[in-house]
Amino acid sequence: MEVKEISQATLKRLPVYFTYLKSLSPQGPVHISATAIAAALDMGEVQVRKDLAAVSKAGRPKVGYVVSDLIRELAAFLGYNDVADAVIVGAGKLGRALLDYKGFSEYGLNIVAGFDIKESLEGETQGGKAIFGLPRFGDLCRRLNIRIGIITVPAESAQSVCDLMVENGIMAILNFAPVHLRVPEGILLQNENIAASLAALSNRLLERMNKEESRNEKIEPPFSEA
Amino acid sequence: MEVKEISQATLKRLPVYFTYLKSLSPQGPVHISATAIAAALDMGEVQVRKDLAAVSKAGRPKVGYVVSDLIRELAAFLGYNDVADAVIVGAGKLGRALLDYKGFSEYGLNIVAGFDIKESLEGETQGGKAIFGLPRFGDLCRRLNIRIGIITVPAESAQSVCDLMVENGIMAILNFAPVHLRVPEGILLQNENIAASLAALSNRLLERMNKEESRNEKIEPPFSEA
DNA sequence: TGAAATTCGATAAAATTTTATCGATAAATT
DNA sequence: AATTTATCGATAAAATTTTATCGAATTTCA
Repeated sequence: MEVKEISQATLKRLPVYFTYLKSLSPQGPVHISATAIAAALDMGEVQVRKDLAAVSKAGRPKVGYVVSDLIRELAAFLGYNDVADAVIVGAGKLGRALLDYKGFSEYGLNIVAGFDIKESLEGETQGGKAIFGLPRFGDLCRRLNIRIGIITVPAESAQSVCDLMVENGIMAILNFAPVHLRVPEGILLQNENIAASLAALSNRLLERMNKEESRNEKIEPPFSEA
Repeated sequence: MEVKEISQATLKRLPVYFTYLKSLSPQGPVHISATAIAAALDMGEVQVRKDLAAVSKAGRPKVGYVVSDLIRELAAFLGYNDVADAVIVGAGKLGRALLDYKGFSEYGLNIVAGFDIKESLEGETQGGKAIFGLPRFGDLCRRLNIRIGIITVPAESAQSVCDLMVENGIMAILNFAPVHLRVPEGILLQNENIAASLAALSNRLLERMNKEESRNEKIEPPFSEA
């Protein structure tokens, strides 16, 4: 076995490098160093180098990496080349926004269709993606061999939608509902709680503001005991 | 200083406990143990206990924690009690979905208004949230003392929107555009790349399928050399 | 051609995070 | 009342992740 374990943390950063490298002008320099990437992305250069070592062998001292090669290697490694199909259950505002989002193709993803329990939503989105009633879910997934499901229903119905997905061969689930879903062993689950992310940000902000306040107090006590 | 350092990792898990505890029926048991929470959330019980220790001192052996107390303590710690205002720039589908999303209030967040460069979008969302033209951004943020900004514009304009936010007193930014934004020191930035998240999931799935495939090959080689 | 400047890749050290262990405590049971 | 059981909180060990260090490679410049 010469398969090196690639860390979860690295895996999360690779798409960042990919996006950054893609944003560089094709007219720009052919090479780029880990040092330069690190500077642009506000990271440590050693970390960048280590991360890139996981996907590329082509770094040359003093020169760096060939940008286009790196992009290619990252895309290959991350599976952005072979297209994977996915479906969305929950055609509310978020669901429809994702259905019509164009950016997925950059990452080798193709949202096939949406489903919703509300019959009034059946039809298609502004962008032309089909929305079906939930009864057709199983049939369509099985026929097209869909393996990836996105849940954008309210918390109350998320677990039953999740179960439905699992029953119909979905192997990986991206869940936007703010609940912890129970899945059988072997099913991949990733949670994406937007409200919680935002709250965490707000939280960090508050903390920082408190810290600075108390620091100011220390420097200039209103009525010190001296 | 008796301020214990609270780890970044713990901070990310606290909202999960909060959401789970809130989902429990008020008619249910008064107490809950770290063991039970861990089982429900598929985590290690020691980790749960350690995380909870950061916000609560009230765990009793053999009994556990008082559910309602825990919820209260978590909410207080995470700042869900005092409401923070936020604005969104980019009133496309995602932006409008977030504007109308009801779930933020659970987390002490209030989305005040949306902004967009496209005049045709001015007016209000289905849910009744106002959408203004970008020129009014600075004025409104300063008058209402907004500190949190959400970016849902395309990658190309994200940096300039980010700059605009910083100029007008925004201290924390949640960025949905797939670009790395440069912010001055002291500004909090959190990136949320939905496409990349999904791709990561798809990636893990592929990897697992490959692994299983190769395992099967090992167990039953098509034409072994034996 | 030789010296200086960059940068890589690898290894080692430091920091962080997760997991295990164990005595103490409180309730339930005998 | 004593014993058993479940659970906490703390401490220690293990694992993971980040950061630092350093020799070797490669280009640039004198």
